[in-house]
Amino acid sequence: MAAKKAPTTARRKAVPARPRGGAKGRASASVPDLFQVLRGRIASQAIAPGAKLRETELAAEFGVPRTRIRDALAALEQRGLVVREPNRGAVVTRLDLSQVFHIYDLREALEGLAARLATERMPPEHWQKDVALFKGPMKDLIAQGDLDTYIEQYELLRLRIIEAAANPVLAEMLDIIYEKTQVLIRRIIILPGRAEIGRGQHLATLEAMRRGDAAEAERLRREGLRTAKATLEKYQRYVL
Amino acid sequence: MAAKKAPTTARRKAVPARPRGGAKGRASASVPDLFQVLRGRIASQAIAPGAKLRETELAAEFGVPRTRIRDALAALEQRGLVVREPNRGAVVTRLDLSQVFHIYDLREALEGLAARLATERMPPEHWQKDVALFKGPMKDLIAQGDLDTYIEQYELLRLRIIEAAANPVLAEMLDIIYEKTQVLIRRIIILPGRAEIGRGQHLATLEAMRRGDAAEAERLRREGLRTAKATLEKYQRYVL
DNA sequence: GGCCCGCAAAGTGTCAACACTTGTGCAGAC
DNA sequence: GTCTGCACAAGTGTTGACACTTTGCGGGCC
Repeated sequence: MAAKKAPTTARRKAVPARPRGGAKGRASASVPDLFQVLRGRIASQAIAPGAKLRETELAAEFGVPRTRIRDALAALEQRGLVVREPNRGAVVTRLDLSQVFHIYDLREALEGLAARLATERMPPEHWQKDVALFKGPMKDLIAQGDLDTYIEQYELLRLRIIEAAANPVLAEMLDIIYEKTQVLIRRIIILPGRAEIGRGQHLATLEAMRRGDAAEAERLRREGLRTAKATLEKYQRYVL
Repeated sequence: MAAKKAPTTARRKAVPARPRGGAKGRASASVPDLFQVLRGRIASQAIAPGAKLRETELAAEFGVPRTRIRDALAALEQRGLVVREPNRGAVVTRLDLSQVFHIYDLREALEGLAARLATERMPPEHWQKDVALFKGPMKDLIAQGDLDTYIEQYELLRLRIIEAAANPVLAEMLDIIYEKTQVLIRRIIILPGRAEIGRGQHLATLEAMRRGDAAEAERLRREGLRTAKATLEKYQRYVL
């Protein structure tokens, strides 16, 4: 409606001071910006699975031409976050049961690798404070039922391990399945006793890393993910 | 002109005869088509690493509007096959040494997983003919120096294993690094004695699969890739 | 003779209008 | 009353044109 009457409002005329490179051009959002925003909304469930993403609507909201929304949607499709059917538009993919288990198999392989590489590339002392964290404070968080903070801290550890692994290709692949793990972790961790079991496994893995035992760290990380998957299978009726 | 159907997205509606614009009866290539063609050229080194891809040029060659080339280039960029700089255009990425080793670590994790899943999901007899293939004919091919046929057959086995693993997410990830492995395999296999060593390891893995020993199949596949990586490290001056 | 400035061409980035497809509501017939 | 066909509207797909950036080249100045 109002979209066509929008006066072009000197968006770029004679203001070359801000070439586009940056992330947060306040003039208008770039395609990567849009991608990140939409990705965040999908990951946080702000946009429910199955919801339709209308191009014109989004274009109006962000104040950008529809073409740019289109490019962002194409990127989301490549990442598997939305599905587009010709002339039907884009809808947020809902992860089905089989895909969930497939992702756990992937996590077992990828995060196991990450644990091994991180152990190999860092001096053992590097993990000292993480061992301490999981031994004490994290246990308290679980006991208090503050799972949000626990998950937040765990996510930070996860990022530190990925960074320490220093393998960009691996990081990229873990990033691809990030949104989905994000959702799954929150669903599994509320299962009875699961949080404490997970903490114990993380602690064991970290202690192996602190010993510099890369092979054992990989094995323990994989074992942890396998039991998580088993838990998910057992309780799938309640979780999904 | 190789495969034109994109495996990931089924775009075709197949009914209407494309009444676009009137005159020409030529159906123009879709974005997935263009993606596949360009991907093939990059994988086969028909377009050298570092070469520039000019949009107007490609648009003229394929007889499609430039916008469509743009979308295809965006997809290639997401896959890491080209790098685009603003106003500078797209150039084919050249894989550097560190990335090569990173990819081998990934292959170890991913193809190991594929071997395990394939073993678990298929009856042991399913691999009988592959064992026979690697025991006899493949040995002859190497002895005759017909490495192209050998690689071709190996690629087919690789695809069968991935298909048997029945994990679409895993398949997608292996697909992402496909082009790069493609190039690397051809460089490693010409090293002295390497082809025969590789064959022996593939045979051992296949025999574990025929025994239904999934864990051992995974271990052997991983071991094979680790030695391949070691060979690459040893001879990197000659290969890269 | 070398350096710098400015111009021009090539190529990329952006956009708004146009064409087509699909879903929906309404009217008419059985 | 219900079903069927048609027409309209909403939304997506496509296209050519236009604006901006980079770069190579030539002329003028030091």
